[in-house]
Amino acid sequence: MTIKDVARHCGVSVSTVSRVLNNKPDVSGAVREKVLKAVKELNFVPNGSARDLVSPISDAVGIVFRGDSSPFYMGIIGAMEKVFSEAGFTTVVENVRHGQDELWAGAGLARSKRLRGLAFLGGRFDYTPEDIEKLDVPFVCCTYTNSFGRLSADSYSSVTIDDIKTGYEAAMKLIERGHKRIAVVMSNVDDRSIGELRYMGYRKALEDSGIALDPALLIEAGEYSMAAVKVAVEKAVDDGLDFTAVFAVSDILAIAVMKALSNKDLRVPEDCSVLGVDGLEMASYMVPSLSTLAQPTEELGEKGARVLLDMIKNGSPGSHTVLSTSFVPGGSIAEI
Amino acid sequence: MTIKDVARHCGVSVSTVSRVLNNKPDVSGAVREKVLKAVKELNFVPNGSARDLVSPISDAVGIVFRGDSSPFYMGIIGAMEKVFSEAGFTTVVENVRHGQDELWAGAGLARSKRLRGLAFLGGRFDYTPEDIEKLDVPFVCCTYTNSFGRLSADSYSSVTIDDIKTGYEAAMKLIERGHKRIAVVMSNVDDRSIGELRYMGYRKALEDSGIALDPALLIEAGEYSMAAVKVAVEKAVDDGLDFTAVFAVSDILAIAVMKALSNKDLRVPEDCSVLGVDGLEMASYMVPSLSTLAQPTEELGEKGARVLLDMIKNGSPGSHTVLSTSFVPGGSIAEI
DNA sequence: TACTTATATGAAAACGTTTCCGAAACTTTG
DNA sequence: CAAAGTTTCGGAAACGTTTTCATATAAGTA
Repeated sequence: MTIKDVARHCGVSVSTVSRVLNNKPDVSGAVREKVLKAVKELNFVPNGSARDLVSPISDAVGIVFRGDSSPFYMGIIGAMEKVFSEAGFTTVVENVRHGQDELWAGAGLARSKRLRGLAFLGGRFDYTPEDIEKLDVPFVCCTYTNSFGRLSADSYSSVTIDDIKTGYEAAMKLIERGHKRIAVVMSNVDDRSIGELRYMGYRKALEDSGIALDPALLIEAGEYSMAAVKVAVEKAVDDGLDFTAVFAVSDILAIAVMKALSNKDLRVPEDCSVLGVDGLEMASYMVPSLSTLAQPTEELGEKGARVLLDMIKNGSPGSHTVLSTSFVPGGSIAEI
Repeated sequence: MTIKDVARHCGVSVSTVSRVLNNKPDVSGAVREKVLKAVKELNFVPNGSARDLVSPISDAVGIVFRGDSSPFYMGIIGAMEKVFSEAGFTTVVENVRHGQDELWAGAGLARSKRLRGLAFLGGRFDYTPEDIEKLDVPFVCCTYTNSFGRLSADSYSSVTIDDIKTGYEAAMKLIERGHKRIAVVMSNVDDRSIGELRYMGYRKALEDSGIALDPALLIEAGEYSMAAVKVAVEKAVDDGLDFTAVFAVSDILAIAVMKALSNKDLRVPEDCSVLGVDGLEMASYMVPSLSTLAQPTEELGEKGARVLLDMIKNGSPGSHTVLSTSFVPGGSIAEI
């Protein structure tokens, strides 16, 4: 079952078998065919570990993401894998569970599998450029807005959307339609999350529009789940919270919001408008269809992968790209 | 940065370093601490390839699934990973693209990574027990109804639901509520798919209830996607197809059906009932909530993983388990 | 004290590949 | 026909670990 068995079976050396296995030159046609036949017969598959061990560099890049595998992450991962595989790289995807240290996990992965590069997906990222430098491997961060405010570091790359701007635009879309009391739904605001940044944008939009901020309109579910959001929104309605629109920081949460409103006999959009962020396929299948600020998922993944490849292959310095969301109007928002 | 560097750095042999790295006995407390400190300092991570190469057996099992990463698959994979990791195994997940040979991919994976076992997830599986035997590795097939009708093979295991029975029960739920003209929605019926089996069950239910089968009520979208289903259902309505209920072979498709009906100004459930299969979390957030035959996702994954572990650790012969779906009533179906 | 037993450590083999280097066996050239 | 070049192949080192075995030291026993 090893390369030696193949070699013995057809009376050649292991070097020769290795050569034909890797399509190297310097082997005659006759021998090549003989070996190939033996490989088929013996049902031989090379041991990947041994292969990786000896070849100085691997052709693998890693993608690590935190939390559950949301459709949004999957979209990005799919786009990245496509680019990587076209460039002849294999991809290893690692899901780091909540509570684990994702950079540490990534470091372990990179070291133990000798990765050529690492991409990180996730909402929150608390490391400094120095931390990333310690990884000593090309690094790109996607779907993340730098929370330590040093986007200029060229030791790593980032491809992101501007979450503050997204929050601003979301609020503006609703304000433009006459809404003044706009609830904001998220898991938590106090954990340096994306939600916090989008809330910042929301507040700026209110300020620019001369609308007073009402902190009571911030609905925190406590955790990032549809169930928690549904409960929180239902409670808000029960408590008599007065609002004409809801801005949910993601489509998944927006869908839960719509359900909660429906449960409370509030019609969307007649009684309350709902706006999400992400642009999931599922959003357009809601009744009414969910209005959303679509993230450029494909573009995030593709650009992220290309930037990483550029660092790997050409040793380019890190670059920082900010992409834009696009408004996808649906039936879930109305003028007031 | 290798184990040798660590050894040299603290003046001990590689064997000693290896021992502390693997929590082996026979090393004094002082040396252990010294090595541990050096490992931290040098930021050393063992080379996984070398490790895998030398240790006779790995502790990894593989999960291969076909198609996109649906929430349903993710649920099963999550449940499996939990069981495997509790048993001290690591999991490698492989997604085989449409058109690839999944058994071949699995074989390659198993061989090259020296997997201890293999789990397959997916709707259709065209291999014979003999094919599986050739893999020469413990094998379990989940979410799959054996299409070659030889469930008794003990060279591999399966944990599945009875798709024919599921189709039967789905139809019965609707028939019980007075429906006689029930449309069936799926991608294709003619590819030995799960859909075909559920359609068989549907026909049996009609027969048992003395309702004539109308082949026109079978709506094939051509491909498994929400977009295709929406188009197909809208076309069916436009063509004047007469039905009072729809049985969609999955929740995702059912959601697309609901959207299509809404686009055609048909109310759910007043004008048309809709029933899905899977029991996705998302289903309960639809408005109205989608009635569904929930698959025992957790159970499928857990049972599948346990059966595989049993084969790996105890050399048990294959076993074949058939689990049941449970009806989750929602607002999408009504009496007629 | 002298002998056995426990404990801690190092040297070296092994895992299955790839690749460098050199040696045949041919082929071309002058 | 000899020298030089080509092609094809095998030997052996190397990759970074784990593990077995032997050995040196420490501890226990009579």
